[in-house]
Amino acid sequence: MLTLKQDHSQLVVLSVLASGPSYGYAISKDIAARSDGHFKLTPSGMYPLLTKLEKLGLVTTSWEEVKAEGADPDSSGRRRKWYTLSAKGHKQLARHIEQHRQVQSILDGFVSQTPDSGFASA
Amino acid sequence: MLTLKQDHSQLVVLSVLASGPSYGYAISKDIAARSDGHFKLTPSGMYPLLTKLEKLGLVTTSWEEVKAEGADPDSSGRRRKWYTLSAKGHKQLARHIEQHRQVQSILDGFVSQTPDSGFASA
DNA sequence: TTCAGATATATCGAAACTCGATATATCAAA
DNA sequence: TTTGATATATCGAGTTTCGATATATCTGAA
Repeated sequence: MLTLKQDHSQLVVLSVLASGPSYGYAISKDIAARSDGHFKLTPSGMYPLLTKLEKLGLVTTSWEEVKAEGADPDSSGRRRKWYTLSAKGHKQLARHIEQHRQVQSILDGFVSQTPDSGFASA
Repeated sequence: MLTLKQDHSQLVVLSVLASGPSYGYAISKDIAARSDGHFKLTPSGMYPLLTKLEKLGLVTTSWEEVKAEGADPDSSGRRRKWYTLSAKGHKQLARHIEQHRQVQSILDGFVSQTPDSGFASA
């Protein structure tokens, strides 16, 4: 199980939201599912990050009242906060992916020059 | 120009040291050269990291007195601190590389599922 | 000779990040 | 009724970040 750094978390969350609006809990489940359980984004990592994305204008938000079947329409019910990728968020995601590829490519260069990296001796 | 996160910095520095002992300034130049100037590790990132690697036992160190030609043999001269990858460091590097590959592979999975990531629409 | 730029190591400190623990509350099913 | 899943969110001690700063030597050109 790998815990995500915020940089990676941001890429992953934006990436999930690129498929459509979602909310915190669903996003965290989605990440676990899409990574075969290898990545985990816990509440304490998730919510500050979502708040930050909102502040940066990368996502827009709205609340949904989730009522139980046959529940009192006036009761408070469970609240669900939806996050939608903004145009700015889409651009940022594209930049993020591009940068990710760049870092990966350069890092691979280092690793491939590394003795015992698996390229030379495996 | 991309500034390295400590996680990446550690991988890169260990990777450089896998080719042989080196010292802070040379390592930073090496990183810039090997990455075509794309990566930068500044003194404030480099030295705390090297200290940490030493504390963790991943590198061993020794001082060299660099005397100028014809300098007073008793003068202090410039000091150069050499870092050598330890056996533990080699193992850590291998683990680091393996983990890096794992993260990249899973991250790539996310990115490839991302609309407008370049896979679907480029 | 003098001065700028490269070599070389290192800390400071404000801000940001990390992440397990904690808090609160609803819903669904046994 | 009570356990586990759903759902959002903060706290806080510790760690990381990174531009700025400090110190000192060496080299080469004007």
